[in-house]
Amino acid sequence: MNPTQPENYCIAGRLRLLSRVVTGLYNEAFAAEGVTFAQAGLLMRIFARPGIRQAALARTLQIEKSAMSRDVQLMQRNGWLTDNVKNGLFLTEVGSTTAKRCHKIWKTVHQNALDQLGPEAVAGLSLFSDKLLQFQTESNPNP
Amino acid sequence: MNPTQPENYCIAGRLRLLSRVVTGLYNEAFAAEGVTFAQAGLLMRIFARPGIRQAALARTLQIEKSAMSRDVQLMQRNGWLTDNVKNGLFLTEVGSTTAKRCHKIWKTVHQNALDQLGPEAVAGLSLFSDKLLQFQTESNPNP
DNA sequence: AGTCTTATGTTGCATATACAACTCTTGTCA
DNA sequence: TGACAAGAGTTGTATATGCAACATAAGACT
Repeated sequence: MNPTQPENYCIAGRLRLLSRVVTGLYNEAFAAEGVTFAQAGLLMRIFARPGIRQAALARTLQIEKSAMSRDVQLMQRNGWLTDNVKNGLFLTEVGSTTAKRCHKIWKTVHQNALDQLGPEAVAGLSLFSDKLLQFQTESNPNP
Repeated sequence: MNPTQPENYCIAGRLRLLSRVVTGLYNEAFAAEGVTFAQAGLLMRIFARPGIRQAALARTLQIEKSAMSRDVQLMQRNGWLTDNVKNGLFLTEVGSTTAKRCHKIWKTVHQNALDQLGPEAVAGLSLFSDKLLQFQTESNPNP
């Protein structure tokens, strides 16, 4: 793996930059559906687990519950889902259709990304990701 | 490096999650100075290159110029810098002091991060980062 | 059932971003 | 030097987030 010498860039800065760049790329891909990547991601997750609650999504994605609340409200205003504390989130017809289309787009974009980046780069991200999230789990065993 | 099998997580989603998590950790560290990580980063960069212009920062950080404009305005309101198209950005006394303190904090946090994550994880991020940014440069040779 | 605790969701307020449209410099070239 | 092209910065509008404070709903235990 040829460890580069004492890494001198800022980890947070770099991650934020990468996140901006990649978000931009994915947003472009989803623009045709009139959704952002963040929204597409939620649509696909709710599609995969109808009835999931905001809190569960927030935990999985490590997004603040208030942020999730607002994302959901926006998607509800757009007519993509119904929300209900008791039963959880369900996609409407429109939301469901959009989710399916998003998944197609995602598959293409994802495959593209894998091809362009190559397995090593992707494995590199996995390594970093696993380590960071593992560390985080350790610090917070039963939150 | 033991390449994990066909990575099945979403690259954009993962990067965004990591970015949220790490931003949170760094924000905590800088909270004592009353700045966010994003602001601390700008302070440190302007400290290192007095007179740099918004546009240059925006290019380096790959942030939209309008976003940069607003970040700068906020920091100006906070009394940390002066802005001027002709001469660029300069820290005030207060800004300069804060920048120095932020740098101390950053060094500590960064070292901590390196220790906790370990060289492999960090190298993994570098690998990913280099590949992504390189690809991006190729697509856009002389923007 | 009634109460107490905990989890869930919302709202107010603030930052960090993006895109588009606009203004204002700056520089260049005839 | 005057007109025009390019670059820099702003503003309007919108999304994505976070923290704190609050409201509310769910569950558990008596």
